[in-house]
Amino acid sequence: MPLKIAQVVVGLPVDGPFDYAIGQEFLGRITLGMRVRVSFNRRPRVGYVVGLKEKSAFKRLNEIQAVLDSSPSLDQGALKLTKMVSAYYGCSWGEAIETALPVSLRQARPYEIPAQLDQPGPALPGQVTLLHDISRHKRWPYILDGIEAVVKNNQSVIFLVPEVFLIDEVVARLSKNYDAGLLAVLDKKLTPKKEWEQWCRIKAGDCRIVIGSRSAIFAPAFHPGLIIIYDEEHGAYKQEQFPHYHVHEVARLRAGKDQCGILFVSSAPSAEMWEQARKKKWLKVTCPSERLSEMQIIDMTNYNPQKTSILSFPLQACIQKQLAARGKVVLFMNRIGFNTSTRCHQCGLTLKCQRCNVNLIYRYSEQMMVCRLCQFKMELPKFCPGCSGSYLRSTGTGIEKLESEVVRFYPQAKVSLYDKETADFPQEADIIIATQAIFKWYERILPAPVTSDGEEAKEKKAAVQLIAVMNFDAILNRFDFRSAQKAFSLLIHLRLLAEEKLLVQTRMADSYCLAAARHMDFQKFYKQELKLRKELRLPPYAHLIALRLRGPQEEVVFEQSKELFKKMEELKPQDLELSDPHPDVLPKLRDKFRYTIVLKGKSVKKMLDLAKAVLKGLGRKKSLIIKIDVDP
DNA sequence: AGCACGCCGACT
DNA sequence: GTCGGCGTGCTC
Repeated sequence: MPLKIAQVVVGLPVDGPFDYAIGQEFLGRITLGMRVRVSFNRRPRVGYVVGLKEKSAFKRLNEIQAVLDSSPSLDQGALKLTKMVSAYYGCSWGEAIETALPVSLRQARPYEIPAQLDQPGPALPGQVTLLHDISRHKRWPYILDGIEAVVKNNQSVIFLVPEVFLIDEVVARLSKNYDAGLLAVLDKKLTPKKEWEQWCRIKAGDCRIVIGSRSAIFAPAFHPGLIIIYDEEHGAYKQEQFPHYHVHEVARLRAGKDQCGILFVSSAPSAEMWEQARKKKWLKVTCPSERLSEMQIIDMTNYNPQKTSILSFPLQACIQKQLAARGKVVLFMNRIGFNTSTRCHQCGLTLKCQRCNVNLIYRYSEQMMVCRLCQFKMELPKFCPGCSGSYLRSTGTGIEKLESEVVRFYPQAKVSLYDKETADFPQEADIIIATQAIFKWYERILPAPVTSDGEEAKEKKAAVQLIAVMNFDAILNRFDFRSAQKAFSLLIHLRLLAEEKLLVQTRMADSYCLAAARHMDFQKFYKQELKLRKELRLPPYAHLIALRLRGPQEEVVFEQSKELFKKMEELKPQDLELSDPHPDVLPKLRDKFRYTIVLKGKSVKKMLDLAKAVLKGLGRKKSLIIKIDVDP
């Protein structure tokens, strides 16, 4: 006798599951993991069947309106994984399911879901490995061996990369060894239709290697044997939108469930990764770099009288030398625009974005004032909007001003800008002024390995001899407890990219971050970094949960934060730490004021339970949104 | 999230 | 009088 009640969850921030009656026409046709159309709160919605039972405690049940899947969109494993994700990150099961599915399946339209193959054969023993490859070349044989073992055992690999442009690199490598029919590519940049096609191929069990960005961690891969997380320290592995999941955690949950191995690959691992690998005795493979460029630290405090230029004398000397030798130079700077601040010298007013309250940047290329956070643009006003005086002065250096200065210094050189809007790598340039966006070309301009087989060396078109970091201090001083780690990682990457020399201009020349990078002393860096993390009880020695409040009126947001804080304090156990409510790193963004409360403790579950209990009791306030961010 | 229900202020 | 603002509670 088929069961008559379906337990259904929906992609809304509501706990479930909810019971629905299965009408005569669907009896026996509905199985776990299928999508159905239901009426939820008088509105049509996609529901996901997470359970079946005989009787419900509710008297009046709505009926399932339609069955949308020919066979389940979610298998047992996917249901279990999404359940675990929802429990860890404090979202509903339905929300977790919707992050795991391709966008087309979130619509209440029927789809022909390919039936899944059975998963025969014994699994390879899964193990966790940290591949610390400083060379960036030696990782590949190791990765390919790992993949081959898994594919040979008729299991599949999920290969994750932090940014979409790396997908092509990986596909190019793997295409040499594997038929295109065995590869699938999943990234959130695909059109819904393309995404759906790839997802179907994977779901049908045709592919053995799935290559993709963050969300591909949820891919319905056939009998997964290995999850590769390439450049594991990259921030893009954390989702910025709710639910704020991190690929590391989801991979661990998934691997724990499937007996699947994980291979973390990095040239400069995150501090959390380093410590965990040691503590949990993961296999750690280190590949030293066989070539190493010089690294020079320029202490800018020594050039105090030299206020005339952002280019220090030693940097000028290095550039001259490269120009003479026809070498290529990259000046690395993370600030767009020409000027970064415009101020009235009569009344002191600084031009700010009305919506985000940050300084407007003057962009020479557009002849406009722009906001770096939202889409706001305006003409440079002729008179001060505060006092109508004509004493507006722009200061601060962005890449465009740096460019004009470099052009003035080296009229004979070909100078090009490279930022995220630039289409092609400026092959012909002598000096390239670049933002982070240059990493898009990382693999292609990386110096060839010393022991190259000749063939690979020919592919490298443009190597860079000299790289200079112009604004290192701004990178190191960012308000983020991982800033040192991120700065260290950046230095390592740039150093590997520079064929001859990496030069860093700084007023913080005694930073352990710089010293460790200069000596390529990873042990020293992580020892110091982890010591600080331990003293401050930060990850990996504790977990954080951020409660983020945002709304259009600052007073309301602040008052509500204080209210939330008060209730939290009353209920919180001794072993949890609670921060005062404070304005976010971006206190105002797109007309919304933002406040944060941070919980610190050993157990995520304990903190999450507390946060959820308090939020439930708090009730909702008009136009105020509160979101939970686990492991921010 | 969305939406209905219900309670108070200022308007044809 | 009542239109509509928004706090509150609910969704099987």
